[in-house]
Formats: sequence, structure tokens, C-alpha cells
Amino acid sequence: MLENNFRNISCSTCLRRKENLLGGILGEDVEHLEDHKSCNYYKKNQYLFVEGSFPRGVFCINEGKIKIFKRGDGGKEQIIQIAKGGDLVGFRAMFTEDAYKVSAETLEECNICFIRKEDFLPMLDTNPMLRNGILKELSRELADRADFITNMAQKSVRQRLAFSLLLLMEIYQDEPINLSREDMANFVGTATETLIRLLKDFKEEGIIEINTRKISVLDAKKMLHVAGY
Amino acid sequence: MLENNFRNISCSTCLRRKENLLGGILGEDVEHLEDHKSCNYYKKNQYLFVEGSFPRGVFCINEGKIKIFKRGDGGKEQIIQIAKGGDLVGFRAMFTEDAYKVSAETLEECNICFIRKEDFLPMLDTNPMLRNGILKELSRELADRADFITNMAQKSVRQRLAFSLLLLMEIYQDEPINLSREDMANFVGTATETLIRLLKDFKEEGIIEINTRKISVLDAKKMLHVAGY
DNA sequence: CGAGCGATTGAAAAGACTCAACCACCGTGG
DNA sequence: CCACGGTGGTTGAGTCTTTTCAATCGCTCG
Repeated sequence: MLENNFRNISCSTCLRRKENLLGGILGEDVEHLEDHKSCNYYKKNQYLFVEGSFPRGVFCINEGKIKIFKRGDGGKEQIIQIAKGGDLVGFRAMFTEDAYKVSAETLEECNICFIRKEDFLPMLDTNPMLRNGILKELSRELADRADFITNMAQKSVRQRLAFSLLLLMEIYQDEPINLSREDMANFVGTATETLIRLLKDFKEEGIIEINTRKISVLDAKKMLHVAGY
Repeated sequence: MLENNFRNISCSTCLRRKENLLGGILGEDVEHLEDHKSCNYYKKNQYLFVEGSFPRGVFCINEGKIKIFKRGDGGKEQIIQIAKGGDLVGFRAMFTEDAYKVSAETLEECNICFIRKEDFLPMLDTNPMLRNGILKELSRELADRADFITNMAQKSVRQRLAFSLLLLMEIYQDEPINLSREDMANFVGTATETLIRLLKDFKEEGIIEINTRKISVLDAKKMLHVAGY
């Protein structure tokens, strides 16, 4: 349980920070960050923010995974992105001065730090590295979403599932992928039943291994081929 | 013909500029822009840039429309965005220091200015308004693409077409929408034949009017309803 | 141990795509 | 001026993927 291991994280020594967008922050800015951020423990299935509400700051995930999604007609979720430890979440809406257009919910236990808008935005003016990092990150995500759209429009569900599993493999690193069938279906953009049938196919083809809800990719090369690359 | 009206556009008096992201540029920066940009006339179906090549600067559309698209398997285009006069195009890839992930091609005659990377990027450091404008624009587009993805995943082709026509209506302002059936299909993410059949339905339902290839939306309210809003 | 939710399976229906043929408009060249 | 060729638009029919609905299973947590 993360809860037992919970402690206030120090920005100055935080390895997550050093590897992410905030890595460019130095000197007194780090101290300022350290003094003004807050750390929180989240249980599974807790919201960080909800579509329609207004952003008050940015979330820095220390440990755990969260889903970023949007609700379509009838409330069905479309998962746009899955964020993991080290990722910065929710900073886009801060720039538009607009309400969130997506929601964020924990997929498991998480430790997440929060930096208020008033503490974050001023750093942009004084810190070119942070600024450029964010421009780069936004641009990269924009390109990712162009891919996402193209896949959605042109690939079969089978191909999209293969592609999604490869993405999830990256996100879950060495660990087996651990998502509900429904979340996985909402990520791929299909019906839960269809997803289950296709997973079964992959299993029978020896591309993946399934343990209850946990999935491991056995043959990434074959998977890539199925995805159409 | 635009070609006959072609002239070198002056940044200092350019109304397009004043209304877009570059509107925040003032004083000597404008002069610098003026001295270093170039203006070009483009015929229909000319590329501005191609997926895989490296960006050398940013395009500022003065007049005309262009499509931003990506090729999927088999070369089929997925149109991600349609840009019009006043829009800035191709600046994302500049920040990632990476190759273009999409291509851009004129849909009609265009007058387009070009600003080299070396002239554009330094302005970011000296001009907070420009910088914030770009952050805002990137964030806004990111939100748009989340919508796009959700629509693609959850809506029927009929609903998506309705939604697309509303978007196109905005882009074409008062003028009738003037796109080839194929481009329109590649925007909606469907087969050309399916698109044609659905357009016919809309026509019979009195929602649109078709003149050869030009389409006018007659009943935007009904269209919105069909789109699922 | 029982309730309940998530996972799974089957069968039927619907939506969309593919393929093939045909049409219509337009510019070209004889 | 008209026949020709070509491209883009349209229609029809058949097929296939994917969804939907309904029912069942099975694990997990009080």
C-alpha cells in the first residue's frame, strides 16, 4: 500500500522532477516550489479534476497512474491519455484560462503533488528552459493526437488494440498491463465485448498472456505487425 | 484570380496579423518581421510541407485555405485540420526540433507569408504576449483534438459529418463549403461513397443545399441536433 | 455465504465499406 | 464545333466488421 509509504516529497531531491518538465527549474525556484506545493495521497478511482471545472494549478504525479478522458453522448468515456509517475497533468487548461475539457481520475493508488497556478505561471517568465520544455511537450502531444485520430479513422479495432497494447506496455514498463476491460475498451475506442473477443484472439495467437485482468505482451514484434507497421 | 492581385504584404498594416497570434508583436519586432519574411503565391494543390521533412520556419496564411493531413496505411489521407486566412501553420514542429508529422497542401489559390525559424524563435524570448498566445493556441488545439478523437470513437458517420459541416461552415464563413468529396470524406473519416450518400440524405431532409460541389448549410440548428448536441 | 460488479459468450442486427459500373462535367485537340 | 478522354461524382449490391442485447459466469468483498 502506497498509503503506508506516504510522505511529503521534497522537490529538491525528487527524481521524478529531475526527469520531467520541471527538471529545468533550478536554485531558488526549487525552494519556492518546495515551499508552495502540496503532496497528496489518492485512492483508486478518485478524480483529480472534472470536465467543466476551472483549473487552479497543475498536478505532478509522483507515483501511480491516471486516466485522462472525455465523456461523449450517454456518458461513455473516451480515454485520451494515460499518465504515469513523472508526468505533469492538467497544465493545458491553465493556459487557455478556460474550463477543463477533459477529466482525470486515478487508476490506482497515487501520490500526487499539486502546484498552484499562481506559483507555477510566474516561473514561465523567468525560466526559458521550462517554457521551451512545455512548448515542446505540447507540440509532441499534438502530434500524438494527430496519430491517434488517423488510427481511429483508418484502422480496424484489431489494429488499434494492438497499437494500444504497445502504448500501454511502455506506460506499464515491465509490469503487466492492469486495466479494467471497460477502461481498455474506452482507450481503444470500441465496445467492451469486442475488446474481450479480440484479446482472446491475441491470446490464442500467442501474442499476449492473460492473468485475470492483467495482460502481458509476449511478442511485441508480432504485435507491431498486427498493428500495421 | 489571386495571382493578379498578388502583392507583397506589409506586416505593419496586415489586418490578418493584427488578429492572429502575431498581433502581440510591436515596434521594432514588426519591422524585423517585415524585413525578413517572404510572401508567396501558391496555386491549388501545392504542398507547403510534407510529413517527414524538417521545418525551416512558420507559414502565415494571408489568403486561401489549406489542409493539414496525415497519411495512413495505403496512403489514405486523414485531414486533421483546415486552416484559413489569418492562421499560422507549421509552428508546432519547430518546437519539437523534429520532422513534420503531418503534411500541408493548399486547397485553393493562396497568398502565404513565410517566416524563418531563426527570425521567429528569438521573438519568443523577448515577447511574452506572443509566447502566451502560442501556449494558449497549442492548448486550445489539444482540446479540439480530444474532441475530435472522442467524436471519431463514439459517433456515427452521420453524426460526424453533421459536426464536420458545422466546422466547415465556420471556416468558410458566409461562402458555401467548397471541398472535393474525397477531401470531405477524409476529414470526416469515412469512405467517399458513404459521404455522398449521407450528403444526399441531408439534402433531402432540407438541412443542406448542394450546387455541384458547393454545399451550403440551410438549417444549422437541425444540423447541430443531428450531430448529437 | 450471498450480493454485485466485472468479465465472458452467443446470436442477431446494423452500420459502413468495397467493388464495380455508370454518369456528368470540363478542357483538349482535331 | 464537336468528339474524346479523363477526373470526380453517383449509384447499387453484396459483404464484413462491429455493435447491441441478453444471458451466464466467476471472482471479490462485506
